[in-house]
Amino acid sequence: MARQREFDEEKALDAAMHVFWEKGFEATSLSDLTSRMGIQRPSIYAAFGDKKGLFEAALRKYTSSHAAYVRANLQTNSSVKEAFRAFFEHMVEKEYENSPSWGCFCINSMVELSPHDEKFEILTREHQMYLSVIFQETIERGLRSGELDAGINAKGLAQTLVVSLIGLTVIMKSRPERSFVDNSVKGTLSLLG
Amino acid sequence: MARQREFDEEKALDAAMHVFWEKGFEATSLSDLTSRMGIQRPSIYAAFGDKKGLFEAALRKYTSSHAAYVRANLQTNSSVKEAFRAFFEHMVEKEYENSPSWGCFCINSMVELSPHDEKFEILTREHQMYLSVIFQETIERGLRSGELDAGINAKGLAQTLVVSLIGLTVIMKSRPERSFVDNSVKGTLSLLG
DNA sequence: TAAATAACGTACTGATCGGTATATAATACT
DNA sequence: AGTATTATATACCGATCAGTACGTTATTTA
Repeated sequence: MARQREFDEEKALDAAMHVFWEKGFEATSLSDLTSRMGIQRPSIYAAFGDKKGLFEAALRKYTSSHAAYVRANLQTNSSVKEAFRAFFEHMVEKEYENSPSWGCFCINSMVELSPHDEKFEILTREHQMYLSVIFQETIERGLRSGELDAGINAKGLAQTLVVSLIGLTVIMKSRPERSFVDNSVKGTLSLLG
Repeated sequence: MARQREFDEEKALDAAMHVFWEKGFEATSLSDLTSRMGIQRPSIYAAFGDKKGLFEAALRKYTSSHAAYVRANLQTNSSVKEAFRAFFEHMVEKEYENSPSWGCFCINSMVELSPHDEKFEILTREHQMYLSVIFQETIERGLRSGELDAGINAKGLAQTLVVSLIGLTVIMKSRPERSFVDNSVKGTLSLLG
């Protein structure tokens, strides 16, 4: 019918995701977005609606790819304890090699927007719930194989691990001594027995 | 020499603290501040400097009173396990009776500002370090009394508990089912033996 | 090839941002 | 009482905000 899009919508959304991830919703301006996305203002509105719509699309892109990453990562190791250990330590390693640490886009959004916007309260909560299900299934795998003690409450432990994961991600934004985080990971993992 | 202040500086700072606590730094406007503090714009600049200076003063007020609260709260109970249990459960109870949950001003600031401003990276980190020292001293009290197993690493456990506290505070902003938080508190407290 | 359609870049909108100049009112010291 | 000094309130500053009107360019269909 008419002229076709010149920009790659996925690439533009990916760029927007990183801007919002780094700066948060309020601190990100439309000018930040246009320069990083490489497109003009009206193109954003045509493709994604308003600023909050673009933010939501970016956050959804983040949560779905993050959940897929976590699930895949925990499945690479046959030992459940080893899988969690590798997962947490890799996460810590990654954050410390970046300076500064941008943390987790979903957690950042939960802190900034959840108390003010029910849509993001739900969106961010559901991602954490999904992560806890992934953790729970991993723990249940360890229970079936006999690696984990049969007395373990899979659901409760999974929820405890998710809370620790959030705490770790958040505190690393203030760049504490590495030993602080390492000790905390060690303590958390000791819950697996 | 001259005219005296008409407003109570401490009350005004307290009001500013609550606005920043609820909305964060970026989302809070000078108009929000003047209306809640009950004073005019030039009075803010005369008493606290610019917006960031006021924010810093508010955050310092928060962290010092929060640290004092935590320290006092953990000392009220002779049993260390019971003290931590009461502390975490009271914290959860408080957050759930408020709607929405504004979380912890220091954690909110760590998430929003730490990666962008070294002053707040340091300020928020040091508060978490201070909390972990309070926790550690409490655990050491339990070790001395024999209530806690001598094999416990006080420092490491304190750091783990601080991370869980942060995670709990953050996730409650998304209002998960109460059982999620309760299970997580239970799992965390099990580290005390 | 002509008409229809949609994306593009430019330039603009009113509103609000953080911050301040200025004038007035009130207090303290001489 | 008179003067210096400081807090107050009003009204303003240029800059930037999110969002859009509009004229141009490109592409598809007829």
